[in-house]
Amino acid sequence: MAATMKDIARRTGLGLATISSYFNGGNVREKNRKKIEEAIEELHYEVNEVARGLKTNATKTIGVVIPELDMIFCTEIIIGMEDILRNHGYATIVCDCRTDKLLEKEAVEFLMRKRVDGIINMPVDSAGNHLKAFQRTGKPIILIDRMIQDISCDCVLVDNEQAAMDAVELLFANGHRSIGIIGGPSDVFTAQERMAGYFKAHQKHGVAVENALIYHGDYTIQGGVRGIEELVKRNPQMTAVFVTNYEMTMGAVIGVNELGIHLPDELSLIGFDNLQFARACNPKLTLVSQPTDRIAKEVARIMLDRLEGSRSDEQQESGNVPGNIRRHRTSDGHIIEKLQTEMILGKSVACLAKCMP
Amino acid sequence: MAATMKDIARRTGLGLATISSYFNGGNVREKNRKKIEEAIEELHYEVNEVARGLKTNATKTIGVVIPELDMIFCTEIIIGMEDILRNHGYATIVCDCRTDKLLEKEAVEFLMRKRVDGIINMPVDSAGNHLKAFQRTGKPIILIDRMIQDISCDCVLVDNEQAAMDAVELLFANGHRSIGIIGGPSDVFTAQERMAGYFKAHQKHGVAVENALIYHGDYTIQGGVRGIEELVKRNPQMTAVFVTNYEMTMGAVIGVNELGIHLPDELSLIGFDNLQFARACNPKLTLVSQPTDRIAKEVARIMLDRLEGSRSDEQQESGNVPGNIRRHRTSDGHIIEKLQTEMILGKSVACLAKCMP
DNA sequence: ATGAAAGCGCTAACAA
DNA sequence: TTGTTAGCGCTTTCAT
Repeated sequence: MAATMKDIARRTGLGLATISSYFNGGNVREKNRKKIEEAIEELHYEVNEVARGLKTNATKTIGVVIPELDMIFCTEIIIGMEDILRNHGYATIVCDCRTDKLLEKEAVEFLMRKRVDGIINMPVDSAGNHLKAFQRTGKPIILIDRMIQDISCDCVLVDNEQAAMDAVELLFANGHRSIGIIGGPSDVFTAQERMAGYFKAHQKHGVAVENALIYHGDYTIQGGVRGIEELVKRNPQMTAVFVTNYEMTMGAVIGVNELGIHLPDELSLIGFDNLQFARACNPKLTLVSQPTDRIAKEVARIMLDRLEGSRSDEQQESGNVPGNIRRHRTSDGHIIEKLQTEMILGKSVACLAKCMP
Repeated sequence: MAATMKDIARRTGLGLATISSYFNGGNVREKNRKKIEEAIEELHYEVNEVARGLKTNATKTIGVVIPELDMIFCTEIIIGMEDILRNHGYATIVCDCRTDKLLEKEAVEFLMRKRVDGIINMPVDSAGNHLKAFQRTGKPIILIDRMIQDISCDCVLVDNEQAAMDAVELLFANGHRSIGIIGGPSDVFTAQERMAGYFKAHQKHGVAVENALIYHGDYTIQGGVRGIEELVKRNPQMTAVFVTNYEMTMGAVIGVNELGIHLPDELSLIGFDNLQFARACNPKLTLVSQPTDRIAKEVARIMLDRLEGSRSDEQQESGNVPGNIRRHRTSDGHIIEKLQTEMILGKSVACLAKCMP
């Protein structure tokens, strides 16, 4: 059906090796080069990467396993990575495992059968069992957003504790003392870190944490709605709420609207991610912004480094670490990067006492 | 490195054909079956789909080419499709072409080299030049959302004209006569259709369309912001605006907030897509909702039908067409499906005159 | 039911 | 520089 190198060989009278050489940057006489190019044109030849992959044991394909494709944090990272990887000839197979450990394991097995060259994973199973088999292949794994104790590999993380501290301290600075939090599932790495930041900020300001002010959501919109409803019901004295991911932030805004609560005079709110959504809220939301674009870049770069080693044209960059990224290497040579978040100021935080402008 | 069928053959003392037979549902003696399964277990064997793909000329991989992965309409469809396709053993390679015709063409070429079994495309190039080469392979193409004159293939569309008519007529019914529209790029199929619906509704109600009420956006958030700013500036008498996709709807809401316009008493608004966002708006947005989930299902089903023919277990379903889907076949056997949208009522439309409740 | 062998389209080692 | 050939891991006749 489709033309093969053999067809080109026949048409040009050249040998297979010459054609292969042409495609792989070898030396081919100018005259033959022309002939080959003509044949390619006429036969509509396209390299068969499947055959090439079988031979070279490299499919030029990266598997990405994430909890939910419609969590904006995931979507944004995938957009960035896919772009870079494809520009380097790599395809990306994205598997959405619906926040299900079993599906996550199946996704990795699926990708193993597809013989992907590497896996990028924002893990659901914090024990990492799903990755053990792939790790045996010796191919690179990069973890996003969540570390796993038992899996030694490269990681790109966000400084979640600091992020939460920034948010809660901003509330303290504005005179708030009774601050609710809509946290994530307690078995999720980032949720633990963000919760830790909430506690740390309280400790620093000598304010005791009340249990009633803590709600554990599930990182979904509906979870955010329920969270705000619960917190408001349980805490009449509460003056502010910090929501710890985008989906729940949207849910909290929905809840606030449906409860008829007016921001910020009746309640202050700090959300997470998605600048545009914050702008669309009235009043504009104050929030913690994660550098998804940067995460995507870092992950893609590390993956390409692992795959192409010194061949990668970005190798030089590896040296220049921007100030907002902390990079270090584990004893077994893996890279751990931690990126900083940023507070984006809106109008959703009320100033209760004499406070900074 | 990784175990192969040969390894299993050696370990079990069986021939290659028997092992292959085992994997492909052939008859294998119970005793040998056991032996094979033991060997698989011990060797951590996983089928090499690359080799299989080379032999069978089918990669069990579908390419998806879309304008922007972060257009929620695209994201939602991809989530639905990927799920179904993976459950049938197919991987999905998504290529985001950034609404760029050249990148779109490159994406298709990239997928051709990867020898995908089929392509699903929401086209940017309305001339369809990017698909010509792939079409020659005889492999299936399914177009989403936008038809292309020159490319005869299966299409899953939305009744955009009706969608726009529904929205504009709702405004008429509420007494509005000066209705602005933030449309899409005039070379995009859906944008043309939605604009046509706007005109048709005006015609039906005997209201002349004013040029100043029409703004052509670019389907981005920023485009929506600019759109609402422009329309408000140009039309002091305008009482309502219809926005024709989600991103611009969010933009319009941002613009309305930043201009300090109060919904719905100062201006009525009807948006597009994303129910959750509508709920998060205050007042809750009235909007046109597209059946993305259903689109995803239809596209995946048609693709699997084309690929597996009568082997597909869904074949029976092909007969039962839900009432809100109009299906027909072109003379050359291609399927054209058109799905209906739904109006979701919020509180963003003011009733100006005596009107229906 | 099982085995032997050819071949999918490519790369790479070797020879010329 | 170019041609010949083996083989990547699998499926698939064709024998047995």
